[in-house]
Amino acid sequence: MAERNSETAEVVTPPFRSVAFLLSSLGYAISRRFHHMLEPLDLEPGEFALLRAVSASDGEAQSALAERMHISPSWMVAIVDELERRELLERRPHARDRRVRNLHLTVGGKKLLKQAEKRAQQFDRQVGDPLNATELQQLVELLQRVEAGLDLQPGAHAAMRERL
Amino acid sequence: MAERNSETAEVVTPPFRSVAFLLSSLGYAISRRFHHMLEPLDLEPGEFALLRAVSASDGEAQSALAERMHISPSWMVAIVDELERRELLERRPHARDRRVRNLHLTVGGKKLLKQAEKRAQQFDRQVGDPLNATELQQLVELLQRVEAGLDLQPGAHAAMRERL
DNA sequence: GATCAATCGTTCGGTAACTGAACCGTTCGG
DNA sequence: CCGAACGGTTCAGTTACCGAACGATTGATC
Repeated sequence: MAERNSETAEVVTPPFRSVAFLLSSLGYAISRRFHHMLEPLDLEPGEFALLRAVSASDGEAQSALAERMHISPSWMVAIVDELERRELLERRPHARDRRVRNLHLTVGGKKLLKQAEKRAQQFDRQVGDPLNATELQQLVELLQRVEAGLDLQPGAHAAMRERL
Repeated sequence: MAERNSETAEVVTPPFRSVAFLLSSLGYAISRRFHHMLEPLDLEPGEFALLRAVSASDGEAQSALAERMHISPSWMVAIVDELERRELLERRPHARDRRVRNLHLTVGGKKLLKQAEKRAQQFDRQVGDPLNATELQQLVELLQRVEAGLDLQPGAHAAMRERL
């Protein structure tokens, strides 16, 4: 039984039409597209997040930033290395503590960040495009309640907190 | 400037409160939790998906299944290897074509699948818990429209189609 | 002022979850 | 019967990280 099923039968695993599945799948797709959106600027999503974080509090120490972004110090080193190599930000020695490096955006970094933010906004509008303003607001509200139900406090991307 | 910001100032990168970000983050968290839900059964989400797929069309060839699930043949081998090792499914030789392996669930595989599906359902209810029935339906509808807007046809998880 | 624990940033080896190219045995079309 | 194509497998490589160990430096304590 079930031997000749190839040409017409349309045997498709009945997909989970569950909220969880939908959210997971859609979230994945969106992350992927977002990544793709940033590619022309040669920025990884994580690098974008870092530029934003540095921009938000210029001159912060590397370690403090790593903690705020919930990424490991060693990974932080790697990202900062790369961004510094491309002269988007720089490590400056702390005046009194020779162990710490303070991070500052360069002019180029600020420029690139602006471009990236513009693209991110466009992307966001594109995602919300199938819905009108009311629906969009409703969606956000519903999502926030689901988020709260999972004890995810809003803030950084879950990928950066949820190392469970 | 911006040197003393550590103790009170609550310097937090203004988070994207965009739909895209919300969906991406929430989707990630949900995937993670789902993964976590399956851990007691010692099943990866991909393995679960495979068991479901095999169950839906028993005796299908490995290659056909790989295509339907949008995973590479070599990765399919790895998953099947593992599941066969644990005697959850078996490869049987095709009657007329000695290249082909047909996949069948074992009794143990069917049992485990049932348990996993039960857990998945529980999980789904948990995710939707903050919303009432009407809201849940509304959420699903909105999500489906966003999904359609991104040209994602519903079906397998986006992780398995979106190798862009 | 000498010692010692802690801290900052870095290096390095490792891991999870895959992919792609190359391969073998088999089958099929001409 | 021969060559192309196919199913399944192997293997080396990639991506995106983490954790342990380390050196330099600091601050706390005697």
